[in-house]
Amino acid sequence: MMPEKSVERLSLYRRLLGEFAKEGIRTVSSALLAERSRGTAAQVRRDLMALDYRRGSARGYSVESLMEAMSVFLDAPGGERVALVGIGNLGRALLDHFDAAGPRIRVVAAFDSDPAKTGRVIHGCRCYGADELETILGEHSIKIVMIAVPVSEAQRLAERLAACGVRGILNFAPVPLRVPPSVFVERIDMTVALEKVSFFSRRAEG
Amino acid sequence: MMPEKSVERLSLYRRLLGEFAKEGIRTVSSALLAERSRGTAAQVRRDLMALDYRRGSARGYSVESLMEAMSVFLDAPGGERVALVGIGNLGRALLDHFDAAGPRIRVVAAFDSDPAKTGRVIHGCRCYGADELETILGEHSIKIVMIAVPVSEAQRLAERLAACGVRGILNFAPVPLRVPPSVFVERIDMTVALEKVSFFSRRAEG
DNA sequence: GCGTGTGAAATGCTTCACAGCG
DNA sequence: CGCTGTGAAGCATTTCACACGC
Repeated sequence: MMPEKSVERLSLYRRLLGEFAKEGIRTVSSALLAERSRGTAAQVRRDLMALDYRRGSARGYSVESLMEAMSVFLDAPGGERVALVGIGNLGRALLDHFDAAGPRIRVVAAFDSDPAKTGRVIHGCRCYGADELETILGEHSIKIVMIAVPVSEAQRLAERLAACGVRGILNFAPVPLRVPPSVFVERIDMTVALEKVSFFSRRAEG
Repeated sequence: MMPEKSVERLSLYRRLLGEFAKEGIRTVSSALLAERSRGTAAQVRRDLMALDYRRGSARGYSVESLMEAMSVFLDAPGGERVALVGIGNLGRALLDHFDAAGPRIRVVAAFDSDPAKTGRVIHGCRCYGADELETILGEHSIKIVMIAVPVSEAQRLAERLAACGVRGILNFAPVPLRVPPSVFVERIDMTVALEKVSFFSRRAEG
């Protein structure tokens, strides 16, 4: 009922609105948001319909009140606490990335099966052994987990996560996961993405 | 004319076929590929129509000849050489990831404006200063670039890349880029992805 | 008979175009 | 008057369903 693409764009619009706010801009039109998001004005307005916002005027939208409406719509009440499994190069990059990304979504625990990587604090995030997964997720009521482990471990891990009540997975392992319908999975596959760029760059006009 | 989603899935199917080949499986049905890719059999067959493959039988498809057809379709003749700009945490994770990803797509040069990061070889990839960008891209005829720089530098960088003949960009900076139509851009936005998971995990059934 | 290949239907998403409001 | 909000049209993608060939 709520298009995934609209949610992605709303998340992007909100970030762009934050930049507008910093520049001192207090009002935006759908055309301006479209230009910055590389979309069309009609699409921006469609996406805002999904919010049920409907407070635009002949001057456009109030940056402040639109951000507020988006946050009510997108954010978990009280903020989202997430975990990471797999503290390799990619895992550390994710900790770094989300450490800087603001307080709405915080990575509060990381896990790895290598004991050399546990017990430390990386980018403000505590690292635990893989055997502590169920305990710590339960203690923190963590419902969202990022997976950055090798392909060979990803499916088994997804099943463990589903079994202990996780509701959402952001999967960086390049393999589709089999999970119960109670779990929402988003996969980010860098190899597929790069092969796609390679393919279409040979066919682009110009 | 060629759906982006089909190209993404074909890239995935090829990797899955590689796993089948390692397991000694010589023939696959659309149903089996669908199960491993978490799609439907009809969709697999549609995607294969785009290949113009049409060599399936009542036993399914030959793993070997299907992989071959996909490689002819997806790969740049002679292999693709790509560059990376931005050698931070994420950039290093990308070098690591693609170092292991096989010889079809190789990252042959990396760039950073921080002199402390240049002159070295990381995961088999030479690191250069940002001022050498045009020279090195030209010498290697590099047409594909991954961007892993801060938001504030991404747009300017994209313009430099477009100006020196780059045809495809994989953009990890969380901002949409303005480029000429001769350049194909794919953006991977981890913050958007995680907010999406957070949103839909609160709405999933079960 | 089993699984493919593919028209045709269904679904989902984007764009158009314009009435209406401040 | 400019810009929003939204039916309706247009386009893209997915699914259905079944004839056909090995």
